[in-house]
Amino acid sequence: MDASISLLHSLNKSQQEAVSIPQGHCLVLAGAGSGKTRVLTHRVAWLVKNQNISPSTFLVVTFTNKAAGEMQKRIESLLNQSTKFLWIGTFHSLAYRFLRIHYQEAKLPKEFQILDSEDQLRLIRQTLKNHNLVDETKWPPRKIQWFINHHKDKGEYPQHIPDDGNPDIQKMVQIYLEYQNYCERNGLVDFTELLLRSYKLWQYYPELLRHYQTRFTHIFVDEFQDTNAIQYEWLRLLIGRQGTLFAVGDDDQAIYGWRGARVENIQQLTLDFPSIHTIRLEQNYRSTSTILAAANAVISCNKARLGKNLWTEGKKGIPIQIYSGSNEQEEAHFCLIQILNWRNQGGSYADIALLYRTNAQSRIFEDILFQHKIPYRIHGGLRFFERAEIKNILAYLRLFIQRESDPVFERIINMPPRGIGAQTLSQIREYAQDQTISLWQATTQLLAQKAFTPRSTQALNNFCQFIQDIEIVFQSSSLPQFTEYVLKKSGLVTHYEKDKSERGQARLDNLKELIQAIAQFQPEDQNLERLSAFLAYTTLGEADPQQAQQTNTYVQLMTLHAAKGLEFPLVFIVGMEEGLFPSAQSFSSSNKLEEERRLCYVGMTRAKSQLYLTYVNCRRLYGSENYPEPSRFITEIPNQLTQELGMHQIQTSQPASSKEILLKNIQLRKGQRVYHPKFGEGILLAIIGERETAEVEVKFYSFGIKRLALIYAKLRPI
DNA sequence: ATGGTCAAGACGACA
DNA sequence: TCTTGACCAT
Repeated sequence: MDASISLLHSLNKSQQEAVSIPQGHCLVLAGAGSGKTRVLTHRVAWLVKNQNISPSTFLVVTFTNKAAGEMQKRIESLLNQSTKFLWIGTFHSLAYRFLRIHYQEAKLPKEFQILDSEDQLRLIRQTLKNHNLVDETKWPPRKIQWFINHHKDKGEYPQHIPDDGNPDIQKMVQIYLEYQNYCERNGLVDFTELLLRSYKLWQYYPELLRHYQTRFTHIFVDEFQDTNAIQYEWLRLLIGRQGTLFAVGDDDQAIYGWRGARVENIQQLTLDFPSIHTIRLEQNYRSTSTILAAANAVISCNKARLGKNLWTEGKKGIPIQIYSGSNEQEEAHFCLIQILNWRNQGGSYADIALLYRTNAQSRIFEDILFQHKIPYRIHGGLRFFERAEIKNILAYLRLFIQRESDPVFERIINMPPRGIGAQTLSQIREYAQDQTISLWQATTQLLAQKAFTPRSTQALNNFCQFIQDIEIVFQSSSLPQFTEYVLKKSGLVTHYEKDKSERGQARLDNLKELIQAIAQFQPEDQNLERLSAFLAYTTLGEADPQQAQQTNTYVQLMTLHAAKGLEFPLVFIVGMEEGLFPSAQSFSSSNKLEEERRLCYVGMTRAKSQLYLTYVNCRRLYGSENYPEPSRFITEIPNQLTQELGMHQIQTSQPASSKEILLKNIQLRKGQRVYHPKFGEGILLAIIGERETAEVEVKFYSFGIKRLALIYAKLRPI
């Protein structure tokens, strides 16, 4: 009993209520920073310690791998015991786990392979080609990919899509069908299919479902607002009559609508489980009252909300700092200065997060932090296991355990180049198609028929021999040793060594790191089991070696999406510009725009004590210059909560160029005080270009006006 | 069959 | 600006 008291005593009233609620369904509507994860982990611990419930009846679902890891750690320390037996993970990794156990019922080969979105796109391109739909403007593969995933998210296979007579849709359905058939034939499962399959598994095998319903009687779901239709149904099936659900979520933090997530699932819960208890957590423990007020002001511009009133007893803190630079160099430089300041005042680099809307924005910050030797860590972007060199070596390993995998075969048959060209390859493809066999089988059969030119025969023989021969090495060595062997003997190392550039070196380093990652990967009983589990983990994005590294002393760079669930004393949100954030694609509908706003809310509420919002007047995009307006989200923050960084800030930052112009015989310089008949007094920030009319396009900062204006001429110096 | 050059297209976030 | 795929010369 002591234990349970200590579990509760650090919690506030509503938190205690949620943690110690009698058994039954429970929905915790928790605002940002209100201790959502705390409540969930304490609930788990409370059930074990106070109710003597075995953790083996728990299933904990999180939304990202990062969150799963974090959660596991926290539960472990609360329970003071290892939680290896606890089923915890993302929807995708749990689905994978079920499919792996019941691969036969799911009608999958034992060694089915997970397609990441790049693989998927590649496959769709291929399918389009087979249909002679080569015109990528009419048939953008991305659009097809979205079409397929969108339907799968709703649980729809091609045959479920109603035919409304639209020929374009018909065509897409056809492509979808062919893509799906190809996946079926080759044991390929894309991300959405993981969920759909495991859902169908339970639908078709009620006894299997009953088994798991009896086993998992306590289901916990984090970030419930981000569940999609399939995930919701999946949960509903699993919970059944006996199970209890403990869900936490916040409709204001729903940011995965583009992936099919449905906030409505939160309300749906109260309909499907009428006995559910709803508990609200509205006290924020994270941010200063200023930050919280600003975030509340922004989010209150959204119409579609359940509504909640987040409050804090926290200190007022300092105003939100708003900075504008003339270009992204200045923006990055500004952040650098603030980071150094923080450090000089005794802060740690690990306190700092730099958040952006798109991964492409990270580069310049990476550059400048690197130049100034500031330790930083980038999350996301091109993830480790998505790099070409890593995928290549993994493809060898995959082909080794699953000869039948055609995409993998195609990937490495001539990588590194070994004299097998398009001719030979299409010969193999054709034969495989005719005989409805895999490329690997086709190759061996054609080799037996001596169907190739001498040169190809030689190369193919070597290749096939190699894949077969490594079996012996596999038997007699550890997994890392084996990988290293394959790496060398496949010629990949030699191939990358030829690239003397920095990039070649980086690739070799990555490959070394992969060996490390394999070595550190949780050993399981059988070597083959372990290898195949490892390959799955690489695709599911868990166990990223570069992210696993200590993050203690690093400035964290990540997208706003990746920042969900994290908190930092000092947060920068950069690129606060119309078209970038909110993104241009979101202008088309208020739903999308509201999702952007929620994303902004998520970003702002990551900050504990200081928040910087920055934007620029000129941004390079696709290599050409754009002149965006400041983000509407900035203007949605009440003036009294913000502080616009003064002129001296702008002037002390590095000027991009010291261009001067001559306008009707008047000399204008950057940084000069100028007068505009409409906007009044200001400072000239950037000279953008001259127009034929002798008018000059400039940016200037005018006092008293909150935002910068793009002015055409009519400026005069003061 | 290979490796190099060139033009077109990408940049929306994640599993 | 950077990456990718098509095409061309070797």
